[in-house]
Amino acid sequence: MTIRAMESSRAVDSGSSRRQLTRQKLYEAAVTLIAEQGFSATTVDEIAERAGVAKGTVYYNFASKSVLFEELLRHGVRLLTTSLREAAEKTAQDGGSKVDALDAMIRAGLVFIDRYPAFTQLYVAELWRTNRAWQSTLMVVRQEAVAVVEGVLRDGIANGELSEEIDIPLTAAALVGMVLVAALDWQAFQPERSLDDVHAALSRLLQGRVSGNR
Amino acid sequence: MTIRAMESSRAVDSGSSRRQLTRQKLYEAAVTLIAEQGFSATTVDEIAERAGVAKGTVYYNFASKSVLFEELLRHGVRLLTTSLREAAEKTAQDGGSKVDALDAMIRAGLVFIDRYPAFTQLYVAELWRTNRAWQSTLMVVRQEAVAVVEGVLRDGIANGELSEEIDIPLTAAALVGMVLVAALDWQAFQPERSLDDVHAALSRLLQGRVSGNR
DNA sequence: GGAATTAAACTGACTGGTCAGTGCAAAATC
DNA sequence: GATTTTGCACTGACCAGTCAGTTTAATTCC
Repeated sequence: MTIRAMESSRAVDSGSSRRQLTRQKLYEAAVTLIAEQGFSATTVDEIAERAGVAKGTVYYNFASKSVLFEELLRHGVRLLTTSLREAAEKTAQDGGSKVDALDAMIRAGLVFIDRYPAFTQLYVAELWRTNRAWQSTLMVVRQEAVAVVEGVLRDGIANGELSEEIDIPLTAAALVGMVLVAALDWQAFQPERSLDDVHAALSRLLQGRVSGNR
Repeated sequence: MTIRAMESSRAVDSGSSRRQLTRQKLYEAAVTLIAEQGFSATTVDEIAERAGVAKGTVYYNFASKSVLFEELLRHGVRLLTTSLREAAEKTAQDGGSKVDALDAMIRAGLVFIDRYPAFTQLYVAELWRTNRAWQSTLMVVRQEAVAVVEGVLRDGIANGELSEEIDIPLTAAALVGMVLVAALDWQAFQPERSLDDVHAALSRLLQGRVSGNR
């Protein structure tokens, strides 16, 4: 087992040392507060209080408020890309088509957003800002996620399943956006709908079964 | 004519009284700064400086920083919904189908975002936040925009052009999201692409011409 | 088993700086 | 001469980050 692998496995299982526990509590407190109010409007005192921890502890665990935020971002996006990749690989193993893979990724995206709505909110709110300290972190991390979708599109074109005319990066971005915005709207404005409902609506859009009679 | 009516009519035509000119400069300064940095991270001093105006003038024209921002929001969304509605009505007059209307609205959305990228950035960043002062303003204004899309979908189903199975609110939200995110990605990550390119990619997605051979 | 020792983790009062908003007299503009 | 803008000093609240001291838990030693 490589050192790298050890590190990432430790980072993935939310370790249970005292320190890891505190960090976890801080992540959870920060993610909801920042999703609600934005980064600048959220104070370190608030985060500490919500986490049930003294302010000094925040600074014992993170170099600064923005470092806390950056690590939070990385942590969250790692979860998302992992889950997208798994969804794509699973349908491949089951001998599904590429459209099936896209559909499975849509569902995986919805499940993620359903489980971590605050993180998604915060991510969308920060992604297109310019001139912010964590800008580069966000770009890298966005590219990772979109690349998974682009890969599936590329494979689909290669095997003739998808039209050669589609613009890979633009279509990938549009698909991601479709899922993101539909899911946030679902959460915010019609939370009574089931995940299956939302998935069905997006599937239909993906597969061009919007326009008429069939 | 009531005082209220006078105020709002004056706010609509970007009038050219001395006062209106100052307000316009303040809007422009505020929209870019807030898009870049967020509301809380942007100071009133910065806005005044960028607008080339004294700080006192900001407070002579707006009751507070957040009032300035709210009026900015209303101003911007008014422009967007007007332009969406016009696009939909135009294709209707030209005897176009409902899918044509949707397509025209996609283009209108893209044109708007192309012209006012900072406003769009800022709008997306604030829309799904909870617990903010201008939350209700945003909700109302979002509903206006989505309603235009929903109306076209509803008409399309009524005349048999669109499938009865589609979920109107969810599909409308997904379409708006598709355009929004694709456009922001276009601006941020591949600004060299032309508006026509982006429009073509989204049209294809809308009309289900993604999956191969036909 | 229990006392002593140690390092890691945590605490919270404090500091220095920042910023929204005020006040006002003088100047510019219409 | 009325409205609008300027310039700038000032206030009071708020907040990121610091640090000297305390607690916790694990280890060593008797």
